[in-house]
Amino acid sequence: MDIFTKVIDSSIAYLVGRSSRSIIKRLTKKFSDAGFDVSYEQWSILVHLYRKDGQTQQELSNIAVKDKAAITRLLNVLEKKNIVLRIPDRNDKRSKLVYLTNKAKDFKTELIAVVEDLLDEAKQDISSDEMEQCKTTLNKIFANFEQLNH
Amino acid sequence: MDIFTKVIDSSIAYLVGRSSRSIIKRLTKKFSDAGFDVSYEQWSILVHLYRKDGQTQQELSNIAVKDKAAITRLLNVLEKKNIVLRIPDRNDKRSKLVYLTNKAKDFKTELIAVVEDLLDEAKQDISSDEMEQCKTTLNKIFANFEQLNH
DNA sequence: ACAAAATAGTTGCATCATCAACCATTTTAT
DNA sequence: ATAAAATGGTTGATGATGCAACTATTTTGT
Repeated sequence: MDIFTKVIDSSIAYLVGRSSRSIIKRLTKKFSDAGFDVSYEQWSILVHLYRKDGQTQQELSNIAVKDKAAITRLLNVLEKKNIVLRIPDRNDKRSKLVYLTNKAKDFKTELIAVVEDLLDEAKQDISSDEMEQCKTTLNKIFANFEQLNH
Repeated sequence: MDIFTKVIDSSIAYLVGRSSRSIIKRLTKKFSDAGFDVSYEQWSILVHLYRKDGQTQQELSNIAVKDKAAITRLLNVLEKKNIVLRIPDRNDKRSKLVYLTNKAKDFKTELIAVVEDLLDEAKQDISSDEMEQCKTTLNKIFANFEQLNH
């Protein structure tokens, strides 16, 4: 195997990167087609709030693996769209708790359905075992770099 | 498995995305530590030129799986840094051929070494077979969405 | 031969990401 | 008790992305 095959075509970095971009592109289109004015990035915050409403921005930053500045700005957009609201935490004046609006709760089921549909699309031609194995490996890769990134 | 586990933690979209970001973050740091003023995105163009010098922007766009506008702008940066140059194609006046400068050729080996090092870091705790299997699955996922994205 | 369609590249617009500096508040260590 | 360190959030600077509109050139179809 020549060096370029090694660092490009068969490089895990390259393959993960382009898969990620193709997934994002597809989900963006599916949200848009379904009539939702929600980007992939906005969804990536929203879903954590659907799971547990009223988290701090710091918690969202950790769980979504995004810079806290990125969270601030995504929330600015979501707040402007009336999808979330920020309430100061009474117990810690530094913190703000982020809550979903009723509007956001209303389309929760539909939004999740779009994502489930995307996940089905991803599975074509891939057995359940194979997919699980791939996820396991991706988790290891993430863990490896997560450690090195700190 | 509850719905959130399904669409977040164990979702291939989520796992691929966060692995991708952790890889990019790590490579960015490694380039910087090694004294190279080259971003991950710039590298992703550069490496294709190291493999084959003198490609058109359109070819780079296809192979790097990036929008041609993104290529234009990355090349603007690389040209300003004196890493590449654009020469009009004599045979097709619409096209430009992109070439590496001597400066770029000078650090080719070192730059590739950094990436090889990153790929070694990724492998920790993962057998060779397991990694190959993961790549195969990622290729299938990419193929699935590539088809849907067109 | 020539009008219509396709292609290559650039630009404007809107989004998003990271890093570092900064402010306010809380925790800690002595 | 209080000074120093840590934490939560915002902002500015810089770099990157995708889409659509545009110009210039080439290819295609009749």
